[in-house]
Amino acid sequence: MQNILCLTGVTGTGKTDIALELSEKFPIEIISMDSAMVFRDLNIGTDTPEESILKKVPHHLISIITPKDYFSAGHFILECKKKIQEIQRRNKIPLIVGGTLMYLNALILGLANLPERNQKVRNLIHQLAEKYSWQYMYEFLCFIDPLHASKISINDHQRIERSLEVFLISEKNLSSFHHEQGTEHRNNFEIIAIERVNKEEHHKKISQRVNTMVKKGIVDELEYVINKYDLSQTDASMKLIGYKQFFQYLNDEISMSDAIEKTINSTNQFAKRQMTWLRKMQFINTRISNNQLAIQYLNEKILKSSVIN
RNA sequence: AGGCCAGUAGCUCAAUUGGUAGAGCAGCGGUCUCCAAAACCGCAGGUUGGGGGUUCGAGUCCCUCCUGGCCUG
Repeated sequence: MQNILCLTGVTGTGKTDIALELSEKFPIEIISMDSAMVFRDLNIGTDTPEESILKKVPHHLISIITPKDYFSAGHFILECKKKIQEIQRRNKIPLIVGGTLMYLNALILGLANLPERNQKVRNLIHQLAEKYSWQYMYEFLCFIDPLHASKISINDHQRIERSLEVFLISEKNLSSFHHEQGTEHRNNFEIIAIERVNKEEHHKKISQRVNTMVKKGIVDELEYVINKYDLSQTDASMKLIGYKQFFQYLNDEISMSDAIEKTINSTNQFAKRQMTWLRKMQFINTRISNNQLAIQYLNEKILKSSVIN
């Protein structure tokens, strides 16, 4: 298996454009590494490439589930590996593109062999939490897995829930799973990260993008999917940046200008969290802040690998 | 022009009978092993509009000026 190219980076830095430009020269197929683009019918707010582009260049893992469904890092690495093999079998070049860095982390460093999410168990945990309080659930976690409990906050209901879920399904605690780490793939990937150069400029770009989304009709799109799939604010897809805020707008909870402002803020905060990931990821091979240089770099990498072939 | 009300962190607002200021949001940093565009944690930020006075001590009381709003003419 030759090194798989992966293009990642902060939201709104032009990763997609770089990939498209490369696709004009090479037989590339793009594997999207994006936790939002997986949802069907959520296109404007997720910045999913337009239909014409998707037809021109093969894209994978885009619009593969409904906004009522769930996706996860586990699903991603499974599907991603499958797609890599398929694409290589066709003698095409797979290129992973996207900014969901937890997926990248899982792909490269591996996941422990944890039991999958189980809605019934989660519902049960929620019922118990409502009956006895989350503090009680946390105390229970301290009892079954003191090591993991010490690492998370008592307010972190999401992780308390997950830890208890794992325990209830497998009768083993998370810490013991973490002990048997998954397989690493550092040496099978060549990872290029696009970093933002100037924060102010990037913020400007983001606010422009949000305003464009409104003009393109994100609100209409949202109304459409809410009706089509009977969505509520608790569905994972409706917690996505933009959709969450405009859902509140449709519910008369906030004004239009507030929704726009909050969406911009959330996107900036998201970019910051991505930067935190990128700073920490030591397996990134190259960090580039100029898109032209990134294209050049990828060009060379692809040429080299095809010579070896 | 006169009267009334307000002016406290970037924004919205708190501060018991006068005891030298707190919170939410934004900002910044971080955590992350199957919701991650999620969830959570930490940090920083104010000569309380300016000036003067009373007082041991003023965001709080008095005077004055500035700014904004409302009312009357």
